[in-house]
Formats: sequence, C-alpha cells, structure tokens
Amino acid sequence: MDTFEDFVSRLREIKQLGHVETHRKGNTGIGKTLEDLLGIEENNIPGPDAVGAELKAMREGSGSLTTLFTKEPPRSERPFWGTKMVNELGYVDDKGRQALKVTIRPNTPNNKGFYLDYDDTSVSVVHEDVGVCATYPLDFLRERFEDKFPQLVMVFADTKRIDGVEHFWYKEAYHLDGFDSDAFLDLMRDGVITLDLRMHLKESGANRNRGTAWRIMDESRLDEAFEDRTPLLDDTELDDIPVTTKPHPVAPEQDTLDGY
DNA sequence: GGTACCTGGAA
DNA sequence: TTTCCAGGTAC
Repeated sequence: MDTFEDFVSRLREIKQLGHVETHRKGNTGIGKTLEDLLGIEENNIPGPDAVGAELKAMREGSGSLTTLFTKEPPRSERPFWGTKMVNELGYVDDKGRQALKVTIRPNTPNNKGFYLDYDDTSVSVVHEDVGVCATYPLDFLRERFEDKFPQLVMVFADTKRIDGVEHFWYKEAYHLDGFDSDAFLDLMRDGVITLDLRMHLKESGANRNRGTAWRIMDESRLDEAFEDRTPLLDDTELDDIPVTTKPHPVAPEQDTLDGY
C-alpha cells in the first residue's frame, strides 16, 4: 500500500466484504479490525497511520465523542495531576476503584468541578476548589495537531451482532485534507473540542491512565479545520450489498484481499 | 511495573 | 448533552 490510491482501493475492497467479524471485543474492535484488514500493524506511534493520513473508524449512529489524540500536559506544568488528583478530586467507581473519568469543557465546571480556562497562549485544567491542575501551552498542542493530522480519513461502519459477536460493515469514508491548526484552536476555544481525563488507580496504587484525550463532540465540525472533504466510497453500485450478508469466513488476511 | 501513547465506547 | 467508560502496546 504505497499510494493513497492503493489505500482507497483497499477501502473499496473492504466495503465489498460486507459485515466482518470483529477482531477484538469491545469498543476498540472497530479500529483494530479495520487496521488488520488494511494491513496496518497496531501501534502507538503519535503520528499518521497510513499513506500520510490519520485513520478514524466509527460506528454509525454513535453519539459519542471522537478522540483526536491523547497527550499529557508537560511535566513542568502539572501542579496538581496524576495520582494526587485522582485521590483528592476523584470518586469511587462501580468496581470499587478510585477513579477520575471526566469530560472538561471551557468555562462551565462539570459535576466534579473541572473546567478549561483559555488565554492567549495556553489552556489550563482548572478545578473550582484547588485551582490550576495543569496547563498546556497552545503551541504544544498545535504541534501535536500538525504532526498527527496532515490528512484525516474517517470511516463509518454499520454494526450488528451475529450470535452475540459484533460485525462491522465499513461502508462510508471521507478524506479531509488541508489542515488549519488555527481553525483547530478556534474549535477548542469554542468548546467543540474538549478534554477527557481517563484515570483510575490500580490495586497497587499506581495510576492507570489511558491517556488524557482531546476529543471532538461533533466530528462534522472537523470540516472547519480542513480545507477539503472528499467522499471516498460514494460508488452507489456498492450500496446494493444486502445488509444481511450470508456468513462469510473470518476476515481474510491482507494478502488475500487482492483477489477481490 | 509504571507512564504515556494507541484504538474506541454507553446510558 | 453530560457523566462515566473500554481493550491494547512501546519503552
């Protein structure tokens, strides 16, 4: 898969597969399965996934936020962060763990007292009782955006369960190009892009942090941060694939996709 | 073994 | 809309 055209060709082949059994149970199966079908090795590289584009897979109709990337604040800018913050500002979750999993928006405190406070050069995570917990320089975030999102491909899948196992039909895809980091920062200030804390303490007392995540509430607003949006799978002939596909074997390996 | 990333959700 | 949450890996 050396070119973007190859990449789009693969997406079309994957669409023609119809519903594919998930390669991993749970929320993240949709992304893991798509990456497997595309032949992308799982990674935690903070950069574009394939042919210079960041790839996002989403379930159709999910009203949840879309994670753009995770990033901890600079170590030097964390007066009240990590284990201390979870212990003192968190709660006990249903599994009996001390946890702090919250979405934080500008100006208005959430039910745990957190809000974001922007100024000209930075954005701070503020708690109404303890004050500034951490600060991100805006240039620091801008660099993350620019590194990760030279281009973005969003893939939407229909999802259904067959005998209790989730299956995905990757049927829509859009290519966003021409990233504008200033527009991105405007989306942040407007509260369209928010920040999630996703921490809890393990039995050892260590902080299990899935990553402090910058997320967008309505991914269609991403158009404001990219010059161009192009549908990649708008071939209407493909829409004739019945939703109730006959069972097909476990998703083919990458190198067998060429035969489709 | 802990930290910081990746991949994504539901009620 | 807000509150709260998931399975993974590199180093």
